Amino acid sequence: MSGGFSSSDDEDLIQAELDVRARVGDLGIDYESLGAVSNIFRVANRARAHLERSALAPHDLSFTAFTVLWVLWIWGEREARHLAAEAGISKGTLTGVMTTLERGGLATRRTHPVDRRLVLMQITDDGERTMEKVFPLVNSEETRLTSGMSSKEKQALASSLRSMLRALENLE
Amino acid sequence: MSGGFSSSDDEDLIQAELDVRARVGDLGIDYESLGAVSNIFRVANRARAHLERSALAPHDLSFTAFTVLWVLWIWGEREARHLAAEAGISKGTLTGVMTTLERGGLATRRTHPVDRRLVLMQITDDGERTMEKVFPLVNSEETRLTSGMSSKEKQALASSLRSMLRALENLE
DNA sequence: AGAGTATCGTTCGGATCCAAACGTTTGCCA
DNA sequence: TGGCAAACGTTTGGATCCGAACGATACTCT
Repeated sequence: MSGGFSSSDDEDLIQAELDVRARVGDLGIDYESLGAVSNIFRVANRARAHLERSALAPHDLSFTAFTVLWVLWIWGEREARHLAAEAGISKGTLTGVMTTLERGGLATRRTHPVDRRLVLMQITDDGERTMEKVFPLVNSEETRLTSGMSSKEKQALASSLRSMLRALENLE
Repeated sequence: MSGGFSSSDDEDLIQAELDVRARVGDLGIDYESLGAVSNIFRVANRARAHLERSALAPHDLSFTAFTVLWVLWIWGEREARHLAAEAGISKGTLTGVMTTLERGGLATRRTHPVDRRLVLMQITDDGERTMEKVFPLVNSEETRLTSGMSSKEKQALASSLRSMLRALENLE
């Protein structure tokens, strides 16, 4: 298969851009932004798959379940709506993920003692032990993913990502 | 809710890192890589949701359907396995997405004339017209997402992302 | 106190995700 | 030629996604 945007190879990427220009050259396209944003999706998609395969699946955790557990582990008990927002998922999805985590004994939920609308989510002892095992594995994979970058480059990357998060916040 | 990694605010992010250190300080964590990778997931997740809401949903397209159509639009007819790989999804998922696209009249599939195992996927005229309308909308949102960055910063971002794609390829 | 509004988490319907199993087709080798 | 292995896309079962609807709770105002 001829190259495409999915390649990390510079020549392939240049060819991919030529392909795109050939197709949509007259539509006034911002190729720089296209490349940047689409590659963020690509990296995220692949990195996620890799983390799931290498660190999470052996512990029966999906990426999302891991993210939810992470928030509970670091910041403790949380209302469902806040947990969902922090994990970047809808409340409906959190319901499903929490059901899975509860079934695996890694997290529990209880009704708020004063406001009966609210549900409080909490990590279990088993959940904590799992995070103590899994998180270092995840982090070492994160280190491998950034191994080709200098510290200065990582900082520049972090700055660009923050810029984009700010742009996303200003759109809402 | 107290800050968290989901914030673009520098002070919040520093506080989040302190929270993490307080929790896992003795596990030898690479905080730089943690921040970089987790923020890529965050940006990707939010940007995806934003694109779906602002440009794709009005045309009844999910992000994945858009990605599949994009590949067919730029590079033309493709075997299913290659299309799935380029779109970053499994063959099983592609089957479902193609069913949706076929139902909407935006793409079709046919059996390969020589190798009957293969299925060839193709965009329709309607699909092309939809892409001509939708893609400039998507691209202008991409421009907005990168509006806080200089051209030099975008290039540095692209370089970092390629480095990570290379790292991901070397893991497989 | 009661009605109306707002908020919560869950449910629902439909779509996207995966890996594994499956039925069909192709290629290889004795 | 026939048997076996490999490859393909679809199906399957289970999970994650969404937004909207829903039932329960809390708040506000008359």
